[in-house]
Amino acid sequence: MTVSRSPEAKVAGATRERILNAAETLFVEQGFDATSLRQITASAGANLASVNYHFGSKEALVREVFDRRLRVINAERLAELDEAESEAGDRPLAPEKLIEAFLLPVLRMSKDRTRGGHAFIRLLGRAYTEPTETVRKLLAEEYVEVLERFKRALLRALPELPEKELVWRVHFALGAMSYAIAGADSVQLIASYEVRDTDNVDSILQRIVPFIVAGLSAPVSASTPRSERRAA
Amino acid sequence: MTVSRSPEAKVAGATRERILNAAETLFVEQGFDATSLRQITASAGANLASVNYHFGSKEALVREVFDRRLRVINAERLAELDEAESEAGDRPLAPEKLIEAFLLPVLRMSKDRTRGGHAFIRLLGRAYTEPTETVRKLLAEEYVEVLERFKRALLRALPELPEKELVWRVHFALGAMSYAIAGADSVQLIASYEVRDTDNVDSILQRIVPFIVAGLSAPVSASTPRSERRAA
DNA sequence: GTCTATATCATGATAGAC
DNA sequence: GTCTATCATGATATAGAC
Repeated sequence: MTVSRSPEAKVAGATRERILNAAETLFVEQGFDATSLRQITASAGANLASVNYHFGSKEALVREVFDRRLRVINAERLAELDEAESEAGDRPLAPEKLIEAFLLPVLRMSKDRTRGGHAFIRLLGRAYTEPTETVRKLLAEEYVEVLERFKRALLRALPELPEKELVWRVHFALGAMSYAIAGADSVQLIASYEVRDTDNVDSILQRIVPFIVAGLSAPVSASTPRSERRAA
Repeated sequence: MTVSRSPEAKVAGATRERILNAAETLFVEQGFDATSLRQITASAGANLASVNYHFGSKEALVREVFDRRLRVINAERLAELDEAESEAGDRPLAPEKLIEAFLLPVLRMSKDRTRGGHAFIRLLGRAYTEPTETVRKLLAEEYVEVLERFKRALLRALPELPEKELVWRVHFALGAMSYAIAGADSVQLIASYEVRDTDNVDSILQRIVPFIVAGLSAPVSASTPRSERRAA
């Protein structure tokens, strides 16, 4: 791919990226269906036809909006996990370390306004509950490796937890995380006063890690149905 | 309003309900934007114009789809809370009791297929992260009273927790709950084997309550930034 | 690669007969 | 209250000049 990089190719790449950036922002604000190709291209300073030229269809554009960021995030997640595991040697990792390894890349992207991606983070939380099959499938494919690795690490970190129980708790944890990140706005729903430290992603990490670790480490016995519960 | 209930009025009521039921189901499967009035009326066996006759607009229909169920759920939530509080007398409630009071009405509706509403529950989880302002606003209005009451009860149940911290944790908990209920499907994302006890809502309740209680009760000190952390 | 112009289609909403 | 017919709009996608 080092051959014949014409000046036009550079411009083309730039257009492609401007479209992706514009789409990302508009998708966050309005959702996928409510965002038209006209809006996207207008906002990107590109031509209406350019989306179909560069991506083939609106659906393919959506896929690429997710792919572009998730590739980075998930690679960094695995890297964080590798590092933490090699640090720990043979011992199982502390659950805190695991949660941090999973969340740090997201929060890093959320902070770094120069590389972009700040907006994307809010999309990510919504993607799980999307009705559109396209998005859910894409996400499943992109996450399968990462979640397997983290699941295995969690099983080692919490050896007393049955796997089935763990799977559910990871699911709950993903929900908590996605609300934490995507819906920071809606905290106002329950806050009677101003909360506005939304932008301070560090504070979110500090708050959610203990919440999730405690949830994952909760005693299993408590989940026994009330009727079957025995005195301790 | 007891005057002149003609036979037509009964039919009209039935049509109205059929439209609401059809819309509810289709919204779950496809989302609001992707669902057309034509689909809804066809599925309801009603005329295309009937939506605008009965509701005035598509947006108003969306509002009513939510209102109809949330009125019931939130009234039951308050009733559950009242009952638990009067049982406890002067003592603060156990956090478990609070979480159960909040979740039971939802799970009850999810189970009861005769009264309908099974589909709605999946909508509910998605509503928080909806980009559309209409839905988010509606939800905020409908929830403000319930969340205030539960917040006050939680402050009593967890007196050592600063209010600001509590607000965030409730937010996380809402995320965990909405994933638990709305996205039971996506558990398969991380499960290598079959999980399919989705329909058994009791088992979800048994699993999520300890998770949330543990998260809410987590020590606050742990959320101090690493740099500021002091030895215990 | 980019642009204009356009084909094709589906949408929400409404007017007006019954 | 229900129906048919239709309007106006905006959507995605493409053809073809530059």
